Amino acid sequence: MNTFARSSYISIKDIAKAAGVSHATVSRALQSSSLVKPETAQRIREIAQRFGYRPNFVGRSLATQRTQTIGVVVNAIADPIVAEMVSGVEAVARAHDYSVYLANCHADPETEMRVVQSFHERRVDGILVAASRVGALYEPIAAQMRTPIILINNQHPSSYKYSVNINSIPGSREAVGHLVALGHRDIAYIGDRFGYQTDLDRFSGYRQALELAGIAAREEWIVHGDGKLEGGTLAMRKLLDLPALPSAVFCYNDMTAIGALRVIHEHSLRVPQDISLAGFDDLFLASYTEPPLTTVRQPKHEMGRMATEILLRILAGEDSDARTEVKGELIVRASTAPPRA
Amino acid sequence: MNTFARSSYISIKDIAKAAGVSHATVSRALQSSSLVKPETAQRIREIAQRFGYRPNFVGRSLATQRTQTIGVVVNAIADPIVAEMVSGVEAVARAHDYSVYLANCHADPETEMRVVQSFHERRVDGILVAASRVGALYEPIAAQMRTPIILINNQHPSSYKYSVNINSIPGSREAVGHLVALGHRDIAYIGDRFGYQTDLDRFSGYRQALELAGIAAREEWIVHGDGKLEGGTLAMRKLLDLPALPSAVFCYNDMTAIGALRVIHEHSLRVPQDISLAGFDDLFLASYTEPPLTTVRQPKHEMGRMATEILLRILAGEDSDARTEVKGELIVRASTAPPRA
DNA sequence: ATGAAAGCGCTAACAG
DNA sequence: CTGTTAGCGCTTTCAT
Repeated sequence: MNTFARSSYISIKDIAKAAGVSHATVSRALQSSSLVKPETAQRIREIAQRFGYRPNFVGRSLATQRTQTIGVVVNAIADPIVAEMVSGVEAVARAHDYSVYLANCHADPETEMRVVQSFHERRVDGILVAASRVGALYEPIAAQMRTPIILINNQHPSSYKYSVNINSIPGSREAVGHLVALGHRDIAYIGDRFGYQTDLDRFSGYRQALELAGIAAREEWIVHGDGKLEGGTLAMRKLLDLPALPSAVFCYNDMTAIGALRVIHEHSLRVPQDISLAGFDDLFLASYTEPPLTTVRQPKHEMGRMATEILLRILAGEDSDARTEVKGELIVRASTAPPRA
Repeated sequence: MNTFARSSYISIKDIAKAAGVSHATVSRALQSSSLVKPETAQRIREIAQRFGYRPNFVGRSLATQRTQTIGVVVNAIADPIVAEMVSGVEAVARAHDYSVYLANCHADPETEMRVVQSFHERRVDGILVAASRVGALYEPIAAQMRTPIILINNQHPSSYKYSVNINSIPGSREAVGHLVALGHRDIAYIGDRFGYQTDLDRFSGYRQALELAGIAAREEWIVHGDGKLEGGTLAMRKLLDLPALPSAVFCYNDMTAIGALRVIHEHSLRVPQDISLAGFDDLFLASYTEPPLTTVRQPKHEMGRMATEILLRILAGEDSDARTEVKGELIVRASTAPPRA
């Protein structure tokens, strides 16, 4: 046994007794209700203070049917994009006196739904899911739980009522357009795994940019990594094994690009002199690679913030579809340059 | 108004009525208590299933005086070290059916304590604080709240009963010893801000290694950043402005080292040919800098895991001081080499 | 094996 | 302005 055994804490009843009032009056006084005589309220507050009273939110939650809590489910807590988003979520949540539950689902749709269920059992007021693999399938679930669910970067090919997504198409079109403008015509794409929505979008932007420039896409220059550094290295190796090398590579994301960069260096090729390289996301990291990476900035923190604000608005009783879309901003750095003549 | 208005959910009473039993029996059946006839239990579970019953943890928490929740307070969610630790925490928490609250305190001791208070009001079963600025001052607080608090990398110069800390001294001594072994005698140190415990320890390891080698420390080669990349750049600039340059630099952490690396490159100096560089932490990133960084590995994920296990053990009623200490492991990569002759 | 009843800490409707 | 009462959903004696 240790010193943390549960015994009962001081409750409003205790301070009611001490103040010679009913516990209801104490409750009112502590909520600064105008229904209680200022002097009484003051006295009660002093006693509470003296007793070291700390309200019990569990009791309150049971009475009010609200927990002032939101649940956030993510694919990988340590992923820098995710961490930034969560940071945005936490900031606005705390500013509004909400606490946030954080849980990992490892990109597994079943786990994702299990976590959502567990949040519901804890009666969170609302749920945020980043990079959901479930998407619009949540609509009936959310309705049944009577708990709003907001998606951030929905990865399921479905349009969900409440979501904050980055529209990657213009961003990647712009990035590839930038390569074209530099004079590149041999541009490869390293994607994520098949089927994820953002990968499809970024690939689509890539194709649009090529089409716009009247360049035919070449099958062998479209390869796939896994969205992580390792996948980028593997994919880039595949590219470098080809008889005909591209002069530029647009990557699904910065992590992929960093992996590719490494492999390019291993082959004693230089960026951007031999190969231009562009990514997507603008990780903190991207400005500190050698050379700094041209990329498309994804407003991670803001997206977390926005999603939380939408949720709070819904909880406040407003109802409006909120399919918010943000765009990426092209950031040109030193990893892209005109191709060699 | 929207569709998420609260009305009441199905409770054990509803299913009790439907099953023609008391709600106590339902409660028992749902907990698979042996006190209820198997057939009855089965029938109840089926009805619950059919009704789509979801237990309400708020009610349960009020009755059991436990929330199966732990609170985690960190300095910066998006800090890669923090994110890794939280990831370790979440993994073991979830494996034991605990949920985790995550909150940011921005390295401010007052906010840190406010968050701890707010966790207590929500009656979390236990609290984890990473890089606490409050340290042993929690002892009375935790006792009064009757809620265990575990510290991870306590930054307050005090020894706290329950903590998981990295002992940075041997690690940094080894890192600097490695530089000495390579033949360096002119070794600088870029620290964090003054007064943080880990900085003091790492500096101490640096000094010990120099002493061991009979090298006198030089004041002007001891400079301070802020633990972040920017601080590393500023500090390194200061170093490069000196009339006599060190041949090696040991940095408080990897982020500082990455900042330093950048400035060294800006000055057209090469690592490790002109200057050797070592960091601390072994961020994911550290193996992907140019050149890959020699550093001391901090077992971030494990530390989160260990702290949570200690907490769970305390919650299970065991009591034992648990000042766990982990050590860093020197990882030699390409950023360190013998000095030029 | 089951039910009745009390209680966890709080809010809120109602009565005065 | 304040007290009484009921109730939020659940667990847990105590009877039977």
